[in-house]
Amino acid sequence: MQLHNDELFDILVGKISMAINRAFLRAFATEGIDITTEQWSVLACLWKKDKVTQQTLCNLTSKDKPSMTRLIDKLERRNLVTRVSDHNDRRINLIHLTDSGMALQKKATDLVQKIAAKTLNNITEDELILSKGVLKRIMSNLE
Amino acid sequence: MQLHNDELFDILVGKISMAINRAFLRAFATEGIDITTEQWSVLACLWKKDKVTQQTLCNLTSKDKPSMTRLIDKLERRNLVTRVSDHNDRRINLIHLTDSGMALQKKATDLVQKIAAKTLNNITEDELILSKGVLKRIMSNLE
DNA sequence: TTTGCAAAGTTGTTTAAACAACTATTAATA
DNA sequence: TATTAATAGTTGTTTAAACAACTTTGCAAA
Repeated sequence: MQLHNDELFDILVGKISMAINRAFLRAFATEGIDITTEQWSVLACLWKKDKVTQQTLCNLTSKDKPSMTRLIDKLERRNLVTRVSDHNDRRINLIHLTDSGMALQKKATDLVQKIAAKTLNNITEDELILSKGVLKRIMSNLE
Repeated sequence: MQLHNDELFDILVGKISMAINRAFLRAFATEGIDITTEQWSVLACLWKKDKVTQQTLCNLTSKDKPSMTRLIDKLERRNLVTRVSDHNDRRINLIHLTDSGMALQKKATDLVQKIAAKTLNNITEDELILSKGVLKRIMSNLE
């Protein structure tokens, strides 16, 4: 298939994700939630399943290990998570949510749902499913 | 609309654009084309329409002015473009492609088409059109 | 005219991402 | 068992992005 114009391409190259990123940063800031989008993406994993390795978080968020190390450094400094070394395998850090980390969940999740609702407002379920399938195929074609 | 799972979201938050970006960097490198994806995005604009202002390039690529200044610094150092100040309005730099800049067009464009073809390989025209529409609506919802 | 405002670019600073090189620990294999 | 390979995580370095503050030039209204 030949690309007839560059619109889709432009979008994929980063415009959408940058726009979403900006929207999130702004929304978090105005709601007094003092975390970045990347920090949120890690917390969101932990809210679903706590006490996982850094490598697991790398896989879930598609970030590399150095990035994850530094992200968790920041979350630890903000007292939202702690590193707990595993007894059986001392190479491993299990990342635990702190009470403050857990306390953020509802407020942040509600806000994210609100933004998602606004973003997807005029898009039907069918369109969403189809687009999701297309994006997944694009992803796997790139690997 | 409620987000039932996070897949679409994960993708939009940056995975796809990062994967595409990596694919391009790798492909450019292996073909001996020594430019980054961002540099390519500016050159692609100029190949379509040469001698435009930096601000125009900002709008076309959704980058801010400082980023564009530095991008053009790099392209100028690589001798791919030159800044030519406008006679009528001395605030303006018109960005001109050099001969080397023009010479890159065919090789780079062919390569990009090749990657695009691979990426969109198993996606139909209809699916692509629909997805593009969805992404455009998402973009405008975010503004 | 002049005062002020808007537009085009630049510079400085902080923060994130990519990539390579490294340490420590565990698993595999010869 | 001894050696090697693989895994988990960290550190260092280079490069890009975001945001604010600034300079220069042009435009418009008082």
